Parts: sequence; structure tokens; C-alpha cells
Amino acid sequence: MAKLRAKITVRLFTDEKCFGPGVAELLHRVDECHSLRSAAISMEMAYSKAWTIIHNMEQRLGIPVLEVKIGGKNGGGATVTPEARQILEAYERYCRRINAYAEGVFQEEFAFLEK
Amino acid sequence: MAKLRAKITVRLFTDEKCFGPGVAELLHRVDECHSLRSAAISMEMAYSKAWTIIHNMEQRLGIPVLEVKIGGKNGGGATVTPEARQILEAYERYCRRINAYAEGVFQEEFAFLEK
DNA sequence: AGCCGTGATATTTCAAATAGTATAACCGTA
DNA sequence: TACGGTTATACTATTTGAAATATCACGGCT
Repeated sequence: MAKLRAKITVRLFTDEKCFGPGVAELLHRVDECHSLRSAAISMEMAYSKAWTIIHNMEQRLGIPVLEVKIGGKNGGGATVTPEARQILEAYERYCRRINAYAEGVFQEEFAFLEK
Repeated sequence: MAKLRAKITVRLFTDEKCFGPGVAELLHRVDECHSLRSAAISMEMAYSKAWTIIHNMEQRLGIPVLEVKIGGKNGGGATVTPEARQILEAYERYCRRINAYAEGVFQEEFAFLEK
């Protein structure tokens, strides 16, 4: 049988989905670019979509995710708030630990495929 | 901040996705109904979609998933092959173990939210 | 022979997600 | 004052995926 592998997706919910791999990467890039627009472009995402994602997250979490400046030097920019960064980092640690654990379990549970 | 919880989705891949929560539930119900059509209906899924899912899984895994009888008593029916059942059960054990582990980790990593 | 409930497919219709476009406000800088 | 690059938001178009529909084959049952 064809070689099998597992992928694990972690999403955070309040009532509705508010955090997943997409947001995580987007926030990462905002950190690097200091701008939501360039972050979106760098991952080939429409700015309007990026903004909506962030907007939803803020609504659903009830915390500010981006600190924003409109106009001025470089036209403005955005940075990740400490509250949001804390969630982002917790999310990433959480994912890493789960994936690390899952790797071994996969070997155990799907060992029979090697026969 | 709003109460947060995590959902974990496990999918199996060869080259393409070939197994996830949807297939798992579908196979479960085939077990109960002894028919792909009634299984699909019981979970409010179109038969055509159910069939496509199974078909893809068979192509991508390279194993028969359903043993099928057309015509005859009750019009025919379908049962899950032993190979597919083995994967189904491994998948479910795998998911259970990951979710069990993840619960504790979630408490640890997101403890700061309780402050 | 005709009906019924099943599986096997292809085709068509519809809905939802995504992408793209447009416009306005903002404010350093030239 | 005009420009450039940003955020904010609404609106439209496109693409994707799911759902519904339409045939056909099969084989016990009546």
C-alpha cells in the first residue's frame, strides 16, 4: 500500500473559529514586515482577506490583535499587540508539542502497514 | 477574554488526502447500515459525494475499501473490507490518543488566559 | 415480466469561499 | 500642496466545492 503520513491541524475557537495556521503565519509576517499589507502580499494573500481575518479574530477573541498607524512615515504600519503575541506563541508551542507526540504514536498505531 | 478551546483535525495523506474525519464517520455508518447509500443519507450526505469519497480513498490508498454487492436481496449493499477497517481503527486510536494528550498540554500552554 | 432498492457515473445546478477592485481617510515627505 | 504608502471597508467577480439530478446495471421478489 502507498506510504501514509498524517497531518494535524490545530484551530482555536471561542464560539466560532478565531485562530488557525493561516492567522499564525500572517501574524508572523506582520512581525517581519511591520505592515499588514506587505505581510499579506508576501504570502500571496489579498489584503482585503488578511484584514478580514484579523478583524474576525479581534471580534471573536475580544482583544486587539494589531496596533495600527495610518499615514505618516512609510504610510503607516501595523504591529502585533502583546496579547496577540502571547496567544500566537502559546499556539505554536502547543502545535509543536502535539506534533512531536503524534509522531511516535503514529509509528505505533500504523506499524502494521510496514508488514 | 472569551473562553478558548482547541479542536484538532487529523488527516492521512499519501500524495493527496485520503482519510479524515468524514471518511471515518462514513465507514462507521456503513458498518451499521450495510449500505453506502443509507450510510450517506443517515449523515445527510449526498450519495454521490459519499461514493466519490470512497472512490478517492480507494484510488489513493491502493486498497479496496468496500466490498459491494449490486442487486439481489435488499437491492444490494456494502461492507467495509478488513484492510480498510484496520486503517479506520488505527486512525481512531491515533486520534483518541492525540486528543487525550492535547487536553493536558492545552491547560499548560494556555493557562495564562485564566489570569 | 415488472418493481424495488442498491451501486456506478456523468452532468448540471447552486452555494460558499476566495480573490479582486474601488474608494476614502490618514499623515510624513518632497 | 501634491504624492506615496498605509489602514479601513464595501462591493463585485471568479473560482471552488458541494449538492442535486439523471441514467444505467444488477438481481432477488412478487
